[in-house]
Amino acid sequence: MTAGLTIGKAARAGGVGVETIRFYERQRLVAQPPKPMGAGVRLYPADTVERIRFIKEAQELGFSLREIHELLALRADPVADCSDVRERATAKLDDVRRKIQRLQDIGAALERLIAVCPGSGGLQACSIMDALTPHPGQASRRRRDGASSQSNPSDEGNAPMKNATFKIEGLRCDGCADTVKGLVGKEPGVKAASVSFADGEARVLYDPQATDEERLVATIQKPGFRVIERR
Amino acid sequence: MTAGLTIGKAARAGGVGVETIRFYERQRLVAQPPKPMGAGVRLYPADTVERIRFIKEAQELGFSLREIHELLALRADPVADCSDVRERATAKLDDVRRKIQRLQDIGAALERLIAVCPGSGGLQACSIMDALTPHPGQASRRRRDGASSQSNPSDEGNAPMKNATFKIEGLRCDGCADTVKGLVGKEPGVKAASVSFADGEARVLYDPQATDEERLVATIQKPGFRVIERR
DNA sequence: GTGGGGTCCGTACCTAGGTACGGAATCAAG
DNA sequence: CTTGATTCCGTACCTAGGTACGGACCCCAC
Repeated sequence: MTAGLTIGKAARAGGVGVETIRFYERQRLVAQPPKPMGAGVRLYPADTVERIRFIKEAQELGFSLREIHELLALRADPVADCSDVRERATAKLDDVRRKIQRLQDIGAALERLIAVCPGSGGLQACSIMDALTPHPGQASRRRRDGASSQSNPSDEGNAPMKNATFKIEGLRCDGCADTVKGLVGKEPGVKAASVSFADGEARVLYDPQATDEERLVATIQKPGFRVIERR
Repeated sequence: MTAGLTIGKAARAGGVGVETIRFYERQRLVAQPPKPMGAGVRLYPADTVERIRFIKEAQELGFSLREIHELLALRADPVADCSDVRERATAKLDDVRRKIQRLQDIGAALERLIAVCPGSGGLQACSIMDALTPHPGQASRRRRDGASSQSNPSDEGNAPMKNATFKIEGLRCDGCADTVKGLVGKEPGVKAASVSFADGEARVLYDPQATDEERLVATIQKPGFRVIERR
């Protein structure tokens, strides 16, 4: 019958550091055992090690220490019901799903920006920087346009987007490039577009279910520019 | 020609609080403008408001202030290349994808636990608590078994799992319940199982592509227990 | 009995991204 | 000229989850 472990051994048994146990004691996640009479060091019962492992296990599932505190209280409660635990797990699952959604929105926004970025050349041609830089006259629509909750519902799921690059003749200035960008960007099915005067090309990210290259080329050529190469 | 805005107006224009601007100044994300000669308050140029908006925009995409600092430096760098920006965006996208993966693993683990939880009754019957509580004899395999990187590859994607509950006759003790749990849990296609002696039932989460109810019932009945109800 | 390592305890520090407080000065309106 | 709102500036505080330091003890082996 072992009386217990010293803090160092308990820490190793629980897979944490000594300081972490002391921290958990301060947080009242584990009890600080009394020193056995006459002894100078505290002895931790197996129960403490078990609690530490419980904590680490719950952390893996995304629970915060505060939530774990509740779970531990529940565990010690003789009238606690399984539904209490289930409820907390469900709430945490919702929480996790919300975080995933948010990250997926961010990821989709980044993907779109990367897809249309020329990938070389000066920053004035960079569509990523362009998207980040506020432009006069479109102030304060940032929140709607940004990363979160992409407005276009066809963007949900992960519709397989296609990326096309067109070499264009006839661009005379950055203004022309902007014109083309605006036109193409307004086409149905187009998720993002960038047009570089310097490179003389347009990069378009679009949904092949909703439009096609022909239509995009037609849109570009309508005002009189010429598409001389497609990639 | 406006000389600039006071800090309060600049804050409103940028969609942040006054204290946030001061904080950004301390972080050297925006410059602190000099006080015009003889004046007691500083006047912020439109440029500062633009930087603040840039910061907020980039934050929406998941960039940290440290990373934003780099992006801003890049923006001011005359020889900076679009590929520098693209590289950072790609790295951030990888980062976001890793976080999504981790959360999806956690979510899948929570789903599995919730699916097999009886949802009522004492905690000794609760499979969630059970999963969190370390059991003697299985020490230190926590990291493999926990939430992260679920071993079974058929768990990837999101195969539509089915959940079934069986009322069982013939369970004489918790040991019987454990036996059934072990048997069912080892069946191919079974993602999780819990058996409660108290409730006289088993809950199983399984992949309907890999197995079916008949097979599960057969497994339970093989040692002599009787399935008297299915849900 | 004397090392050397472990423990005890309080306290400070860390990251990230801000928020809050408080006294003094300044500014704008009436 | 007064009043109320801002601004200025330094400093402290907040969440979350620990990590680190330092001096004093204590325990075990040789």
